[in-house]
Amino acid sequence: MPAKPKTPLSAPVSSPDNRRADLIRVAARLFREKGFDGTTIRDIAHAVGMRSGSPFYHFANKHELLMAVMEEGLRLGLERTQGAIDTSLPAADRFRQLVRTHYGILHDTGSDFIPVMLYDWRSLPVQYKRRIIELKDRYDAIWQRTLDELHAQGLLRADAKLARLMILGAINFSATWYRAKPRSAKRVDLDELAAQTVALVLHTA
Amino acid sequence: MPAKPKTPLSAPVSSPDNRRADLIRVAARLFREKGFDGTTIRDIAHAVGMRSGSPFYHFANKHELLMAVMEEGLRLGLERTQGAIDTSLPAADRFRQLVRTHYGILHDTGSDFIPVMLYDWRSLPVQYKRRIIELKDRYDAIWQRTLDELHAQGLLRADAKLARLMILGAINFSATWYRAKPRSAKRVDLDELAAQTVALVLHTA
DNA sequence: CCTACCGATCGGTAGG
DNA sequence: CCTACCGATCGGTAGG
Repeated sequence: MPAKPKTPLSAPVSSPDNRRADLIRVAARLFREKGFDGTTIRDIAHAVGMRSGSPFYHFANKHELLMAVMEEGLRLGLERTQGAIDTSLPAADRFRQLVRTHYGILHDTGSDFIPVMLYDWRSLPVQYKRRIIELKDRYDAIWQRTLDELHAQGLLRADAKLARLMILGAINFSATWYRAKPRSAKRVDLDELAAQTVALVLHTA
Repeated sequence: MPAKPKTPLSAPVSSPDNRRADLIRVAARLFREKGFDGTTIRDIAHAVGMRSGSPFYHFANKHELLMAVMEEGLRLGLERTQGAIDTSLPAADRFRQLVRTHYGILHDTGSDFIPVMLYDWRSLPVQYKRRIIELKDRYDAIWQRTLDELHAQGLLRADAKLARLMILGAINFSATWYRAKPRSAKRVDLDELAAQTVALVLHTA
């Protein structure tokens, strides 16, 4: 029997919008840890201090919450990526920025949205997929422009479209093995990881 | 009300071992399609012509079936890989064989075991993980030997251990986007995909 | 957003 | 390996 939430006298700590955002953020963390099917609405509700039925005040059903998580991930990812690349720089430099930013999107604190998209994609009903694919296509297009240039410059030796799938695949897969918060001094940080990724695929002299 | 299975008069079509193997194979396909949590024991049972409770005659619980799927995948993968590499060849050629074989392990008909391991890893209880990790380490070691050589020869420009994680990541991630059975003539086959992967990372003159 | 609840599903079991 | 079943869980809802 949890304490009744106090009615705020002024400056509400939690507006409806905040509560919705709370649910998305907490759902992302739990979905990433235990999977969409492995996480119950009760888990999510209790993690934000609600009772079991209350999330349905904000989301029509569990799948819409999943979609909101993925949508938020792509929205944030697009924003971060567009803010990170300097279009005045050569393609090779922009490539470094793309790679480094994508590692951040996967591994920075609170960045659970994109991993959920990657690993619970098949749990999303088809009718919801359209919207997410549309956003994902925009993200891919940013990468593709730079990769096309690199290919034209001879710095990328594979077909540029396949290169995009393979390079993003290599980075995305780090979600399964990379752990931040280094315990041993040996652990690579994201800067080093990005540099190694660039070194692996870029055919500089 | 399904037909009673007929008792074979001779040459049993389904020995207990066959039925067990049937369950593993069908479970792999369903787990890959719908996920571990999204697949019910009833789904699996019915797909092999059993009633809902019968799989528990072969497996103590659902998780042991999941482990059996992963174990079978690694057993087959190790077998195929060891049969595919020609140790008398230069490292670059063995690398091509490794890459091509791994694509086959992911995408050949009936090869659902390893994708299940990759995408339902977090559904496997910790106590079962040890055994699978042991097999996976053996698989990784085969790759690492060749990658270490390539690195020493200057053909691989990243740290060899990270290169292994990134290259296998790039290939593994194809499980999310590659579809066999080409509809359009444009679709790359696994040979082409392997060639492109090698081209992407190998720094040949 | 809470209380109280429902219907369906699911992993697993007893006994044969 | 089947029949018959159970207990628990879970997504979702009505009414406030």
